[in-house]
Amino acid sequence: MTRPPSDALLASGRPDPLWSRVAGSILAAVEAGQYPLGTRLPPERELCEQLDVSRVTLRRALAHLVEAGALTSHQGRGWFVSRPPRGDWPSSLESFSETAERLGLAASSTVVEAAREASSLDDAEALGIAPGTPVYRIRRIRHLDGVPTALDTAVVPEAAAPGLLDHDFTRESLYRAMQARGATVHRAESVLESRPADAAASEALQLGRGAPMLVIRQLVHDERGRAVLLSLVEYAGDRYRLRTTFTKGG
Amino acid sequence: MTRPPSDALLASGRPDPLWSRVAGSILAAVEAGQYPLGTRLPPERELCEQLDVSRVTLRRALAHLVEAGALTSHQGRGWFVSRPPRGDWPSSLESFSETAERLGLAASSTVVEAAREASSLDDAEALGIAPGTPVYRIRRIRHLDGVPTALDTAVVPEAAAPGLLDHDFTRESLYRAMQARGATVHRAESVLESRPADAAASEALQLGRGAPMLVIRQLVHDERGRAVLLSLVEYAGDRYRLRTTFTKGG
DNA sequence: AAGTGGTCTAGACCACCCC
DNA sequence: GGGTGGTCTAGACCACTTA
Repeated sequence: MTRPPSDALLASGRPDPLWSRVAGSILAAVEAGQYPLGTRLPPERELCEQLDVSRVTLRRALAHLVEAGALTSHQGRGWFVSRPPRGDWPSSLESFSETAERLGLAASSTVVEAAREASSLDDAEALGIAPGTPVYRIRRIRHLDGVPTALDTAVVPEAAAPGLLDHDFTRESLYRAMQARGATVHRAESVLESRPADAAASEALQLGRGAPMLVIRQLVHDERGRAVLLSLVEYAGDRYRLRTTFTKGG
Repeated sequence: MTRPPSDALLASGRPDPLWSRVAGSILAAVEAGQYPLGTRLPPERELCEQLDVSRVTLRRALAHLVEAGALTSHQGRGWFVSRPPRGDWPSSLESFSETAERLGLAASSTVVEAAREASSLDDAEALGIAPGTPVYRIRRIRHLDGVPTALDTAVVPEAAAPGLLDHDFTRESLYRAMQARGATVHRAESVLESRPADAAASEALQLGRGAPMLVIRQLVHDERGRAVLLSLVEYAGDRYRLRTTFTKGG
């Protein structure tokens, strides 16, 4: 062994795994222009020497960067930089607050409901918990510069983020609050559809009945695969667009 | 080495990597009820012996099952069955033909337009080419079991996939045709919105005027970051849902 | 203290690509 | 043939959990 991993951990003072720091180094080099778009990276075995890690660790870092859309591999040819330097597009779905920031608008929320209750049969089945298990239900109207734009309903198992209701969702992001309570957000199975506004939505958002709405339903999991959030967001069709980037076959 | 991997590959006749087959074995055992929901799996080192693989390979299989939502790990405690995965979730946006296959419906297309023309100012700007550069414009009505479901407009620079119009888009997938002509599909910047049907869409899809439509606009790049396709798909809101998985922050 | 997952290493062999 | 990524192994040490 050329270098005990514990040395690096102590030296850097960071708790991140080695492969994660390696991924960061490579990404930094790409973004610094050392490897321009479309060019080939040095061979894996060479990168191992440069970065002083084993090939397994290096490949774990590279796999992470593929996931992030920054690199592509071609068997027998090499690793290539695939991401254009434009940082304008989110790699996952752009959140409401991120969108507001990008557009230079003020995001705010009106909390319509914030309660702890027994989970319904439907919610329990979706979340993979026993019916009746305590959940938090949070319903908000979301505004852009004061204009009501979306109706947002969230259901979170109490066990996933105990004490969640202590947060003030008028200003604070739900994701950030969940993160603070120990529920990390990782993967979201999502269904998108378009349908006419129903009575509740048209009243909350001051829309005509039957106006087109963009509806996104998500089951969000943490890094361990546990379902931590069931989310339904109904956007006024003429007031919002969702932006995202799909990779491979999108 | 206790067992050369090539033996297993030859014996099984399958090209799948070992870790993938290991993941399949474990999933099969879970689904067969050998490890009910919430129970603990045998320790990793024990599973290694049972399945006759190294720990690295086993952990790759387990990581895959976490990603699929079937398992959860707790450091120091063990691996637990978290939820039998219901249905397949696409890692990127599910394509029209994939959706049809999942639902057991027949996908077909009517080609409304397939032409080579000079690019418009708008299209040229989006694709990053000079206005007037030759492009292919392909417009299709897409059906599920004969029901018109979406209006699909695609613009492809001729240079990205020369000879593209020789394909028959009544049956063949656009992506596959582009792949065959040398345009690999990699990343798609996407905007989703909901809006009322306009005259063209309501006629093509036999919808009432103003009926909600789900609209997705995509700028698709290849692995080198070159724009290869500008796509606009308008779905009848009451006939289609988009499914996908977002990672991190969705 | 023992058991368990989390990370990392060094080395090997294979399949594919290009000269 | 030589270089490159793709896969797999055996063994080691660490951190966390449980008792």
